[in-house]
Amino acid sequence: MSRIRAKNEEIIIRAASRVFAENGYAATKTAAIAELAELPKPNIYYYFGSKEKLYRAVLESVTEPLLVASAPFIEYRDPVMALTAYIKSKLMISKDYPYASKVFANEIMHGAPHLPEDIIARLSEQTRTLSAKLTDWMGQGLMAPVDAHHLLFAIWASTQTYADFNWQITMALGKEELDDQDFERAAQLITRLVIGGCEVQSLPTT
Amino acid sequence: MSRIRAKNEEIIIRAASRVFAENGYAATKTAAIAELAELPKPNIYYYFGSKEKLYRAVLESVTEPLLVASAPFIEYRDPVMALTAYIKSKLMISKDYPYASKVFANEIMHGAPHLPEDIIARLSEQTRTLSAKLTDWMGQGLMAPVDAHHLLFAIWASTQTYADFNWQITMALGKEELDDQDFERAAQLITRLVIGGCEVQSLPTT
DNA sequence: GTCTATAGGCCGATAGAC
DNA sequence: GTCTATCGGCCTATAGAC
Repeated sequence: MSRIRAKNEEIIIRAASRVFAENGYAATKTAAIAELAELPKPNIYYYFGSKEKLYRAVLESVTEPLLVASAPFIEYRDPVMALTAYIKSKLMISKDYPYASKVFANEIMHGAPHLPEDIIARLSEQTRTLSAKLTDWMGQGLMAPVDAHHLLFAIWASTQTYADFNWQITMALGKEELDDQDFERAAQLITRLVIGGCEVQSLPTT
Repeated sequence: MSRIRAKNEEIIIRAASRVFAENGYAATKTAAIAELAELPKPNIYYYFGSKEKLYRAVLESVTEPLLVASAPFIEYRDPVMALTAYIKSKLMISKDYPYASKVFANEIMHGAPHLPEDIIARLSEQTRTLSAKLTDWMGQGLMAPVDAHHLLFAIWASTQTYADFNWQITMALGKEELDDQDFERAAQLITRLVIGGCEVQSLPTT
């Protein structure tokens, strides 16, 4: 693959992520993507073949950051540190990749009709890993015995809402856009709910 | 307005809610709504004038249940009871009005381009009422001094996720659809996070 | 590889018969 | 008030010049 091709593909993907996020799949016109990418419309088709294929490419490019967010959960052994870092990491995804988050949210909300099987498999795998680790901590008495799945749903929802329902949040807070402090406050609150609500304990220093 | 008109309008709104929820505004074809409503397509136009106007009508019809969900918050004086009932009420909305919830979520996610001003005003008003009440409780030492807005965002997100991201939830739980017990478990967990995490107290029995 | 100019299909909307 | 039959515009996709 030529350098120019790689570069143009990236420019198109970037522009497409944003337009798909803002309008949804059906409502986005390839012309709008071309305009934002500052490229002629046929180039989109030259590189990606169809609107549908471009959308799938966006979906895949957008998966990576979302999957990587759970790294802290695996890295830290201490429950308090792991959960605190995980919540922070999920919130940073909402802050730094708002388009990725919205494209994904849209896709999920409509029943994931375009989501490739391998991505679904990776997400399922991740869900299993996370809930197994939570259940493990509960078994060790490091946190109250709550329903691991529902706890995950609550964490996912309350962190992703800062990207997906950004409009509602900024409206309620009466500001144009969220700043670092808002995300800091969100992190503190969500962490408090999880750690406090589930009585999560730190690993005893042996 | 004739009885037949009222009846047909309701049938159309009902069908439209579902189709808009499942596909989003742009992706829904008026023909699909007509088919689900078992009426000829021109009737849609006869009654509502345009796809856009029908969508607005759906949006308004869909608002009512969502706004009513906060009734418990006003009715109960006791913080523990009020929050417990509110969370339950929000979850029941997700269970009983999944289409309403999704249509709304879609609208908000794309920056509320069609949401009428008066609905926005009512939502803002409600946000103010709820956060004022929380702040009041904090002032009385009935709960820990947390950020009221962010607490509301967490409650909204983690209850609405059961309607909006239903696909993800059923996938993670490995079932076809959610039953009463799932919602019961969700209610218990979210209530625990809020009550426990924010150290919410019952009113002392004087 | 790039882009102008155009084809072609789908879908919102309506004319007009009943 | 109801519905069949059709129009017309918009937007995806491509032919073909450079």
